[in-house]
Amino acid sequence: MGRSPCCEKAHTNKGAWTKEEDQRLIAYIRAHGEGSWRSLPKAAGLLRCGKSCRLRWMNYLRPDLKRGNFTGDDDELIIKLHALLGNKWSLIAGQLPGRTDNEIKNYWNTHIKRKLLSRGIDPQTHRPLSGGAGSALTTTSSTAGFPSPAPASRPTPTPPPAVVVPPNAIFARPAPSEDGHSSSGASTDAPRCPDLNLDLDLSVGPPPKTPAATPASQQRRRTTICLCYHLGVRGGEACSCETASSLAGFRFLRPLEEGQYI
DNA sequence: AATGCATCCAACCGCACCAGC
DNA sequence: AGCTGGTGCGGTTGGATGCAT
Repeated sequence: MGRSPCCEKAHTNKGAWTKEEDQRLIAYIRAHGEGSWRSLPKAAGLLRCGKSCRLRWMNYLRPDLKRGNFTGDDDELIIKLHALLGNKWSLIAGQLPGRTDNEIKNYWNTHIKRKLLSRGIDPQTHRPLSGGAGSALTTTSSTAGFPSPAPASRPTPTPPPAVVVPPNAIFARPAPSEDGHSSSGASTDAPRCPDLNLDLDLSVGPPPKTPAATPASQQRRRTTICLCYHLGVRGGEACSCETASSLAGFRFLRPLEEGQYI
């Protein structure tokens, strides 16, 4: 059907941002807040595409961003979350306050992939590489070959992750930095849980049989999970995830007994 | 010191989803 | 119900930088 381009490419700058552009963008967002990205460049006097402005802000200029210095714990958390979620970088980023999906994606591709390969683990499936039996990863998968949480709308050249995320689950975010900035991950207003000392040694079963589980497209925006229950904090004062139960469909993960299916 | 290669990461691109009309 | 605009996401690219020879 041919959509109109997001901006007039003939009159937009591309490539690296200058300090002046950054300052203009920061000043504008401070004054007017985020949003209206399409009209923002003009209003802010920037010769940039709105998408470009959004990306620059989200990935680089936001005041609540940490940069660099991934710790070993961060690595392990990312690995576990990736085993759980697949390439859902925005969801993974939602569990790492101050990190962006782009940063995590880059870090995954440049560091963690290699790390896993050196352990003899397939970075996409989180299973031992062919023939290798040893695995340092503790993620347990009770079944093999069940559908990926990745959207079906995109061809996924790689095998599915070993863990299925139920749709409609609420992914509670840990508290970001104290400044209260609303980081703009995919699970924007999800309730918060305390810093997660994640034990994602999840037992998993086949995907839920609920009808809502089928359209992968629906998962794209709404796949959110409360991990608090599994961590033993759900329902406690640290977790307010039940408030999310009023939202469309609330599921939370709980440990399954061996052989038990959702 | 110069060159080539490898790695990293910011930014771009295309697609999908959602809301409003 | 269908169309369109706005937004967000994931994959990919290309320039910058670091390292080895």
